[in-house]
Amino acid sequence: MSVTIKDIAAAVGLSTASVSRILNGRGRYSAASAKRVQAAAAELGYFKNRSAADLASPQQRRTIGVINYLAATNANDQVIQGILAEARERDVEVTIMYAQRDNQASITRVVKSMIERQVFAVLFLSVRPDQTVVDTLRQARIYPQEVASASDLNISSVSSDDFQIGYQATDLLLRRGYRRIAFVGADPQKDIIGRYRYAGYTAALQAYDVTPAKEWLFIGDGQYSYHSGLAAVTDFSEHPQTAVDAVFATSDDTALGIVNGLYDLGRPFSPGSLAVIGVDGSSTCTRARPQLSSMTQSFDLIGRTAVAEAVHAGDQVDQIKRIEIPFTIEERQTTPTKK
Amino acid sequence: MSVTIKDIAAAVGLSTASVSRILNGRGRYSAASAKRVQAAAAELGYFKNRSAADLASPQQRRTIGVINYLAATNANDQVIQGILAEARERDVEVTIMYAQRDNQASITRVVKSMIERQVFAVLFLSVRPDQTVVDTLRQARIYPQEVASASDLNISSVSSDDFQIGYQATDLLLRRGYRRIAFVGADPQKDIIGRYRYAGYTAALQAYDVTPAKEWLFIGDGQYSYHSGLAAVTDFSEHPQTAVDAVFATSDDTALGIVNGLYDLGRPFSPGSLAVIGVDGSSTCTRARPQLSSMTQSFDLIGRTAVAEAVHAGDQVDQIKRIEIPFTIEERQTTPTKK
DNA sequence: CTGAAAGCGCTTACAG
DNA sequence: CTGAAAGCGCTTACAG
Repeated sequence: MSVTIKDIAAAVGLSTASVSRILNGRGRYSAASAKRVQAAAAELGYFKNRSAADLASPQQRRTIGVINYLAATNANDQVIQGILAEARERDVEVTIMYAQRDNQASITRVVKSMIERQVFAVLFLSVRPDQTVVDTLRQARIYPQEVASASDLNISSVSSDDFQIGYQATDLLLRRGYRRIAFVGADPQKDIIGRYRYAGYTAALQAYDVTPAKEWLFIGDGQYSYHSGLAAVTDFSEHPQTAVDAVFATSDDTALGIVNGLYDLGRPFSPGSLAVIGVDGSSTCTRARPQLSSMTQSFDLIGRTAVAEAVHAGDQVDQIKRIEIPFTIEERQTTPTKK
Repeated sequence: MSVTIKDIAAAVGLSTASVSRILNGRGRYSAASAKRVQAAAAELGYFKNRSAADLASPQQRRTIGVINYLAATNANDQVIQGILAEARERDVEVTIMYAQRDNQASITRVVKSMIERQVFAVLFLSVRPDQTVVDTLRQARIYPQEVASASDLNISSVSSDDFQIGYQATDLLLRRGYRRIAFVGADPQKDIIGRYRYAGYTAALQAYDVTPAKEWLFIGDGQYSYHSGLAAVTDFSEHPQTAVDAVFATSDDTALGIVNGLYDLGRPFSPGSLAVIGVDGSSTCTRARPQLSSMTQSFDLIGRTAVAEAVHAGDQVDQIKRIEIPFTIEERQTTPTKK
C-alpha cells in the first residue's frame, strides 16, 4: 500500500539492494544512480519503514527510553531538555513514555513496552521502579538508571547531592541568624531524597548546637507539594509555641506554599515573618512575590549526564554508579538576615 | 542474542506459529500448550520484538503521534493527560516527540520520524506546521491535526473558541465597570489565536461603545509570555496618559506578569489598581497572590477530543474539521468591581 | 558499481 | 489443535 524501496527499484531499474545503499548513503554506488533514486523517492513520496529497517539491522544502542510522569509542576521538563540535547549530539534516539508516578503496574507496563522497542537503557525521571522492574530490565540487557532522583535500589543514578542540599540550605538560614528552622514537605521516613535532605538539615543544625524540636518537622502529603507548604503555615500558626522562624522547604512549590500561606493568613511575607528557602530553582522562584531563594539544581546537566552515562555504560547493565551533579544556592528575597 | 519465539518453540516442542498464537491469544490452541508456552516465555525472559511484529502485521491505525515542544510553562501537559487517557480507553498507542516550536526544520525532522513509525495521525500541540508538512502527511495518508491551537492552514483543529474567549473576557471586565481595557501578550497580526481573541476583544468593547486606543495594545514578544505582562506594566506606568484600568491578558502567564509588575512598581495589586484577567486556567491562577481570574480552557477535554477525532477521521486524511471546546470563566481576585 | 539471496522475528492464511 | 510456508520491508555480506 505505501511505497517501498521495491517501488523505487522498479521505477529506476535498479535492485532494492542498490536503492537501500543509496538511501542510506552506505557502500558504493554511482552518482548518477543516486540522483535517480533520490528523485524517484521524492517523486513517489517514499518514507522508510522503521520497523523493517530496525528488524533487518538491529541497531545496537540506538535508542534510549525515558519514563516520565505528569505532575502539576514538573521540573522534569528541564531534565528532558538536557536529555534531548545530549542525545542529539550523540546521535541517539529518545523514546519518552509516561507512567503514573508510584504505580508499579503502570511502570511495569511502560517498561515492557520499552523492552519491546529494544531500547538500550531506560531513564526513570523521578519515577521509582521497584526491584522487580530493575531486574527485568537487566535481564533484558537494558541499563536502568534513575535520574533526578535516587532510591535504595541497586541502580545507577544521576542527581544532586541531597545531603548537601539539606545541609547548605539549613546552613544558609543559620548564617542569616535563624535558629528555629522547620523542615517541610518531604518525608524523611519514606523516601530517600527526603532522608538525605533531612540528614543534611539536622547535621547543619547540630553544627550550630541546635536540636530540632519534633514540631519543626512538617511532612504534609510528603509529596514536596505546594499544598504541604500551605498546610505547614496553618499548622505553625495554630501552634505558636512551635515558634519556628524559618523553613527549609524541600521544593520550590512547597516554598511557594509557605509564602502564600503567610499571605492568606493576612500577614504577608516580610523580613521578620518567616524566612524560607526552597529547592529546585524552577521558574516559580522568580515569578513569586517575594522571589524565592532556592537551592538550584542543574537539571539540564543532570539530563545530559544521564544520557552520557547510559551511552557509556554500554552493555554493562549491572554497573552501578551514583553520580552527583553540583547545585547552586540562589538567594533571593525570602532569606533576609534575621532581624 | 535476545530470546525469540523460536527459542520458546524449541523449548516446548511446538512450532513458532503456535507460540505466536498463544502469546497473542489469537486462534485456537490447547490450554495445556498455552500453559507450557507461558511458562517457557517467563522462564526464558521473552519479550516481543515490536519491530518484527509491526512489520509482520502492520496494524492499521494503532499509534497516534503527538508533537510537543518544551516551554517554560506548559499547558500542554494537561492536554497530554487527556490524550493519554482517551488513547488508553480506545486502545491506541501514543508516540510523543518534541520539536522546537516555530522551527520548521525541526518540525519536519520530527514529522518524518513519525511517518517512518507508521502513525495514523499526528497531533500538533501548539506547534505550527507549515503547509508543506501538512501536505506531506496527507500524502503519506496520515491525518494531521492541530490541538489547542489553530492556524490559517487547511488542517483540522481542536481548540477553544478564541473569539469568544476574547469577547467574554472583555465583556466581564466591562460588566465590572472597566472601560479602558488593554490587550496584552498576543500579536493580533501574526498569529491566528491572537487575531481571534483581539477580534473578540474589540467586538465586546464596541458593544459598550468604547473605541480602543492604540496604546491599549501591548504585544511585547508576542509569545503570550510572563515577560510581556511585566513589560506592559512598565509601559503603562511610563505613559500615564494611557490610563488603562484593566487588562485582558492573553495567557495566565501574562496576567501574572501584570500582577507582579504592579508589585515590583511598589503598588501591589489592589481593587482600584488595575484589574486583570488571563487565559488558560493553569495552576498559576490559584498559586498567585492575588489569585488570577482566568478564561479557563478545558485542556483535558481538548486532548481527549483530539484523539477521538483522529481515530474517527480514519483515513479521511483530507477531512478538515474545526472543533471548538467550551471554556469557562473563573473569576478570582483580580477582577473586582471597579471602584 | 550492482544484484541475488538470505535473513531479521513475527504473523497469518492455508492445510491437515 | 498444530505446523509448514510465505511474507512483511529493509539490510548486508558475498559475488561478480
